[in-house]
Amino acid sequence: MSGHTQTALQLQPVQAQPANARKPLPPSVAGLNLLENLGVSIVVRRDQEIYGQDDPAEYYYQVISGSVRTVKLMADGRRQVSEFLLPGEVFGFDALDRYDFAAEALEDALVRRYPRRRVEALAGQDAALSQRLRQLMNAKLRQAHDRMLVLGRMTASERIASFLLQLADRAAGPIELAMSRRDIADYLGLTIETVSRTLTMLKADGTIRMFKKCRLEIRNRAALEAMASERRH
Amino acid sequence: MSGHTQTALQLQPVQAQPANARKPLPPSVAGLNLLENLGVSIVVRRDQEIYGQDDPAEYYYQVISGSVRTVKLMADGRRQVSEFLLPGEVFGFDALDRYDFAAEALEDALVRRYPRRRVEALAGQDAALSQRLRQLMNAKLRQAHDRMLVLGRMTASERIASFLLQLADRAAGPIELAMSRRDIADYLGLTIETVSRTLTMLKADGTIRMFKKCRLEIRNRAALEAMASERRH
DNA sequence: CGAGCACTTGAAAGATTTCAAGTCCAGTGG
DNA sequence: CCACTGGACTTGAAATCTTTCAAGTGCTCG
Repeated sequence: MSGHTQTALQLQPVQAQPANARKPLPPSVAGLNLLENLGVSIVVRRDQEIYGQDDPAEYYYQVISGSVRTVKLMADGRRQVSEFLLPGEVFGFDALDRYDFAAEALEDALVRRYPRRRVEALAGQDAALSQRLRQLMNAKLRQAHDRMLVLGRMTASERIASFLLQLADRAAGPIELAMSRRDIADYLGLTIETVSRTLTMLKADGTIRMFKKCRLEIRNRAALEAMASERRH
Repeated sequence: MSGHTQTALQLQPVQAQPANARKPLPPSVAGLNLLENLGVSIVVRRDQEIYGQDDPAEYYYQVISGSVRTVKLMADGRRQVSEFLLPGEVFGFDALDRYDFAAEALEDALVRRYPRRRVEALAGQDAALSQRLRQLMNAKLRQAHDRMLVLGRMTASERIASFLLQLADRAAGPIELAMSRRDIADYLGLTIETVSRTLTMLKADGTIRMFKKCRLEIRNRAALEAMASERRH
């Protein structure tokens, strides 16, 4: 519980992101720069809650460094993870009034938050911003739809494979599995045992390789891609 | 393949919906009236495609009468139904550029469509409309999130139960199951056999009752509600 | 009245989950 | 510096829920 990636508030446009060598940043991010002066950066520590499920939705967020998960809990403890968010990605848009999901830091992280009300007020005057917001939301909706297919119609192997590919596409370089097996399981609608077994299988046949505890490398992308869309087993 | 519910184009605001005794109409609808003059009504027949998966997204839609499903197909034929849309509800918002899902009429239906470009242009000038659009999208996003929990973490019985309750809440009066077992199965991430068996079970213990072929009545709402959130069987 | 399709039902096969031990580390304390 | 403790992860075996495969059944449309 010490030493965050960065401590100072970071007010520069997110475009400049020298820390880790990420891709050019997802297109989804751009527009938020219009209101960079509204943003305030916040440091959160591993497993710390950024906002709670059903909290009034007062801010939009963007990850600057570290990573975040959004989760929903059922009364009996079953859990669903909605998203894993990497640097540059935005969250907190799933809110009409109150947040649908809670947001928690996967690891020590720096996030930037923008007051909802003011952003929306601004959007009322700025057509470009307004459209940008709609696009961001659209992107979220599309992702949610893709998840439906995964959760509703894919086998365990397919889910794991597409999950790894998705991570690989978002994070340049080796994948950092900052999330626990439980997080992955709750993201994919599986149990931790099934996740573990499938990962073990992939390690055994040389499709992936893991170092340390959470650094993962894809050694045979083709195999993963085949596995991601393979009917039954 | 004959006799639509209504043949003439219907240009009145959707508020007036005398045909079947529906609820006051979901709140999600309201805002679209701002651009009633942009809308054009279209008649579609049972199983007819309104737009295809990956078609360029040129219109936003609203159901006037009848009902609609949105579906996505995987290469190997697996299918996921995203939504069942009842009168008053809107669709075609899941589009950045091209539609994520195809939309097909569940039964002969009348839908109203609004040119995307023009609506968005209008939204650029009209803050209220812009916000309304964002709210509609938000509502869709929230629904998608709820589906995630259903698809990722619920048992077959829970899925069926919550599906029936959801339908009951949207359609006042007895539920009309305009969709086939296959549609329901693909909506809930189950097989038609499982859907059929579960429904049979519910009929057997008197929780629901079915007439004709698609009219369904909930006779024991409490039982359904219990079943909708019951861990394991 | 017959054909075809949707739905139901039964039995067997499977894929995941559940239950139960292990194993592996990281952080702690001796 | 090294053994120890707790939590996360892995692995194995049995239990289960769903699916798959296979017939029925019943309706609707010609």
